[in-house]
Amino acid sequence: MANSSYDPAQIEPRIQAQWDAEKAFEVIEDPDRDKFYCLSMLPYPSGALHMGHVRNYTIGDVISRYHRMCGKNVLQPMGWDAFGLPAENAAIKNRTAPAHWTYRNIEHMREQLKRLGFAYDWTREFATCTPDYYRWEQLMFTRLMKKGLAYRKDSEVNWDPVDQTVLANEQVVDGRGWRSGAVVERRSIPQWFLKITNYAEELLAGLDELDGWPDAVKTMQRNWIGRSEGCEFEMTVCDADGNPDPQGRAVRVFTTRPDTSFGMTYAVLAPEHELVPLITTADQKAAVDAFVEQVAQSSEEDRLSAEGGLDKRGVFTGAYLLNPFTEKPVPLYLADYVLMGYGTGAIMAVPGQDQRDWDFAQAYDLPIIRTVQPPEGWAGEAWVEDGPAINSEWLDGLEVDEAKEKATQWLVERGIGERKVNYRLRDWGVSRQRYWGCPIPVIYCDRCGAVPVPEDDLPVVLPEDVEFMGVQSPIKADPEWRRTTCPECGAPAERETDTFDTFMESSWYYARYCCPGAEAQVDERADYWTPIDQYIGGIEHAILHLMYFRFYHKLMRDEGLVHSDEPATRLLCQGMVVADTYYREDADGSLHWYNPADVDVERDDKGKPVGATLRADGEPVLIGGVEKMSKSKNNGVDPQRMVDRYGADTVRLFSVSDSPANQSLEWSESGVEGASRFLRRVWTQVMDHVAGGPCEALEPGALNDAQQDTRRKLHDTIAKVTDDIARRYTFNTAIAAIMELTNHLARFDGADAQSRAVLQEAWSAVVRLLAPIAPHIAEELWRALGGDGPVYRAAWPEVDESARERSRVTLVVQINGKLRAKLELPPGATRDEALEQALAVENVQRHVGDKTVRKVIHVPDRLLNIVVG
RNA sequence: GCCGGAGUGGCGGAACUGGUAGACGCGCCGGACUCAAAAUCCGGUUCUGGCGACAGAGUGUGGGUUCGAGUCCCACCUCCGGCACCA
Repeated sequence: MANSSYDPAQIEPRIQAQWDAEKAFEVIEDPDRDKFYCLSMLPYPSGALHMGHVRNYTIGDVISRYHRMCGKNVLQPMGWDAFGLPAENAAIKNRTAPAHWTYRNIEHMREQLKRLGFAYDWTREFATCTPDYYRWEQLMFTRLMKKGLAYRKDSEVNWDPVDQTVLANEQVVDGRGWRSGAVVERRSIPQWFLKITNYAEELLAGLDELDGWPDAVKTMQRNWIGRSEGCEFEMTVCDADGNPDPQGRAVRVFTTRPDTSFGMTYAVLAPEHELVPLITTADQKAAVDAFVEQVAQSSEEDRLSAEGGLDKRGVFTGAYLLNPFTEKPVPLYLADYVLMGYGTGAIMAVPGQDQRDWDFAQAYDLPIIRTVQPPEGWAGEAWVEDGPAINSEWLDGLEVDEAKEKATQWLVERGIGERKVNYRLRDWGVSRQRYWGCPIPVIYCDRCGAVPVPEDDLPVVLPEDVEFMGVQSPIKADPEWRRTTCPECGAPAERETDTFDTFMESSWYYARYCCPGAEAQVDERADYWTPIDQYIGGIEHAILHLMYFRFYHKLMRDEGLVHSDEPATRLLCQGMVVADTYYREDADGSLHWYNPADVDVERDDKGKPVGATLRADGEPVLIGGVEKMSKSKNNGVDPQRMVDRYGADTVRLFSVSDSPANQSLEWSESGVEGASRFLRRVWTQVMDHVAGGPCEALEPGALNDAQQDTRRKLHDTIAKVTDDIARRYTFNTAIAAIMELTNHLARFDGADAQSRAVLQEAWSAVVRLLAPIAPHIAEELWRALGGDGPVYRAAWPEVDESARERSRVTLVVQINGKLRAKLELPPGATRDEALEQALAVENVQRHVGDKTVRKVIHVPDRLLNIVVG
C-alpha cells in the first residue's frame, strides 16, 4: 500500500465493514470503568439526512470517539423519533400508510448514517413508533393519572368545519384549513394535561446547578417558567356607593405590586372569567355580551398581532369592587389584555405604575393616581421603577421593597389575602387529535368516567395497516377500534382516540437506550449510564424539548426508575448550517431561487464577489446573502452527494472545521475542497514517511534544535487539541492547530535516524488526534504507521511536558505600549537583563532617544514595556 | 417593549487570564512543473506611505480606566435569537 493515493470511496466502506465485524462500538455496563454517555438528539425520519444532522452527529461522534480513546466506557446510541404529522402528510401524497413511509425512511437514513461512519451502538436502536417502546410511556401515563399528575380539562383547538376535524397549528394557513380552505374555528374540547407546573419550582432551581448548560438555554427556560412573587387578595363586589353585593361575591386578584394598591382606580376581569355573567348589571349586559362575543371570535392570531397592546379594548360591567386599602369602590371592567390563564384572571389596575393600565385608563377616561414618586423631570407615563411611596397613607415615604412587604403583611394580618408565587409556565397539553402517534391509554365509561387502561392490557396498539386519507384519524373513523368494555364495571365503553404529543416520546428515549429489552420502562442499567454526560442538539429545542425532558426525568425519578435529578449534565447546542442564496426576480415580482451548486461566482482581483451567473444559461443571478439551508431558498446541499464526491471523512472534517460548534457554519464547496486537500496532504506525507522503512527508538535527550522544536510543537499541539475538544468544543481551532503542525512537519527536513524517530512520534500522534474527526483515514494511516490494534481503541496521545520546555522565549519590547522590537532570550531573564538587551536594539534606542525612562513594565518571558516621556 | 448573544481583512473565523491583532482555512495575486490545462508544490496577501529597514492608521460609534484595551467600565448604533398584554 506504500504510495497509493488517498481514495476514500475505497477505504471508508472497508473500514466500516471492519468496525461492524469487530462490533467495535457495542458496549455493556462495566462498574470498574468510568462511563461516558454521549447523546445527539434523535432525528425525525423525514426521508434523508440534511447537513444539520451531519453536523450534529459529527460533533457527537468526535466527542464520543475522543472519550473512548481516553479509556472511558462510551455509550453513543441512535434511534428514531418516528411519530409525527409529516408522515400523515406524506401518506396522503404518496397513498401509503404513515407506518410504511416511516419505516422506509428509517432504512434509508440508517444507511446514510452508517456511510458517515458514526460510532453508534446499533444494537440499542429503536423507533419510538413501535409498541415495544410506547407501551412504557402508556404505563407511565396511567400511573400519573392515578397520582393526579395527569388530568383532563377543556382546551381550545383549531376546528375545520368542512373536514370536521381538528387541525394542528401547522395545518392552519392564514386562518384557513390547509385542505378545505375553510375558515378555522376555535373549539373547546376535553384534553389531557400533565402537571408540569407542580415541578415549576424544581425545574427553575435545577437550572442553577446545570453548570454544563449554555447560559442562553438556561435564561430562556427561566423566562419561560416565569416565576413572580406577589400576593393574592380578595375584593368584595359592590355598587357605585360601596354597598356590598347581596350574594357576598368577591373577586380574587393577583399582584406583584401590593404597595401600589392606593393607586388602584379600577379593576379588570378577563372576558372568560366565570363571574362575568353573575356580576354584570342589567344595563351593561348587552355591551358586555357583545364584548365577550367579540373576544371569543378573534383568533389567537388577532390577539397576537395586537401585541404590544396599543389597542386595548374593554367594557364596563356595571359592577364595582371595594378596594380594601381605601375602602372605596372602583369600577370593574372586562378587558382583552387580562388573560384567564394567568394568576386569577383578574387584576387590580394601577395606571400610575403600570403602562398597560395607563394605556387603558387613557382610552376609557379613568383616573390616574401616582403612588410612587417619579424622579424630577420625568415626562413619561406609568412609572414602574423604584421610588418613595406617595398618596398611600401609611405607606408614604417607604421605598418599593419596604412598602410591598408592609402592604403584604397588612393583607395577611387581616385575612384578606396571602403571599403567592405565580408561574408563567402552563401545564403540558399532551392530547393530539392525530392518528400517527401513541394512543392515550384511557377508556371512557358513562358510569366510571375516564379510566386508565389496566397495566396488564397495555399496550394499546395503534393499527399500522390503515387507509389514510387525511380527513380523519383512522382510529377515530373506526368504531370497532374504539369499542371496548370498562375495566372497572364491565359496561360497554369507548377508548380515547387522541394520541400523545410527540414530545412525549422524545422526553425519555435517552433512558430507554440504556436498557434494551427491559421488562419495565427502564431498569437498573439506566442508573449506570444516566445522567447523560454530553447531550447535543439544536438551540431550537432550548425550551420545549429540553424542559419536557427535564420534567420527565423527574417523573421517572419519583416513580423510582432513575435516581438522579437531572437527565443531562452537559449540553451543547450546535449552530445551524447556512449557505449562500441566489435568485432571479420575475416580471410579476416572484422570486426564483437557484442552488449554490448551479451558480458560478465572479470576483474582482481582491477576491470580492461582484456577480454570479447560472451555469445552465450563463445569465446573471442576484446574490441573496447567507441563510439557513432550506427548501424555500433552495440553498440546501445534499450530504449524500458530498459523501459520494469527497468521502465521509472530508464531510465530517469540514462540518466541524470552519466555525465553533455552537455557532452557525457557512457551507462552502471550496471550503470542503480545502478539507479534502488537507486529508490528501496528510495521507501523502504519512505514506512518504512510512516508505522510509522502520524507525529506531526516539532518544529525547540527544536531539538537535530543529528536532526539539518539532517535538515542542507536537506536544503543544496535543495539549491544545485535547483542551479544544474536551473543554472548549472549539473543533475549528483544534483542526487549525493540527494543520499548523502538519505544515511544520512538511518543512521538517529529516533524513537521519533521530529525525525519523521524531517524525514517527509526530505522525503517530497526528493520526490519533485526527481519529475522532476523520476516523477512516486515521484507521488506515494508523495501520501504515505500525500502530497496535485499531485506532479507535488506541490511547489518546499524552503530553510530554519536558518536550514543551523552551530554551529561548520571545520577549516583546514596547515603547509607550507600541511594539518596537522582539528579543529571543533564555527563559527566566530578569527585568534588568531584559531592559539591558532591549536598550541595545537600534530601533529601541531610536524611539527612546534622549527622553527619560519613566517606568518599565516587565512581564517575565513575555513583554517589556518602556514608558518614556 | 423585555431578556440573551454578537459586531475583527475580500470571506469563514483566531487571539482562552488586560500583554506581538488577523492563527488556520477559503478567495485572490505572483512563481515552479506542463505543449497546454487541471492537479500539485513554493511565495505573497489588513489599509496607507516607502525599493527597503521602517513609520502611521486600524477590531461597529463616542467617551473612560490602564504603562498597555478586540478583551474591562459608561453611553449609543446595527444585526441575530428568544419571549411577547404574564398583572
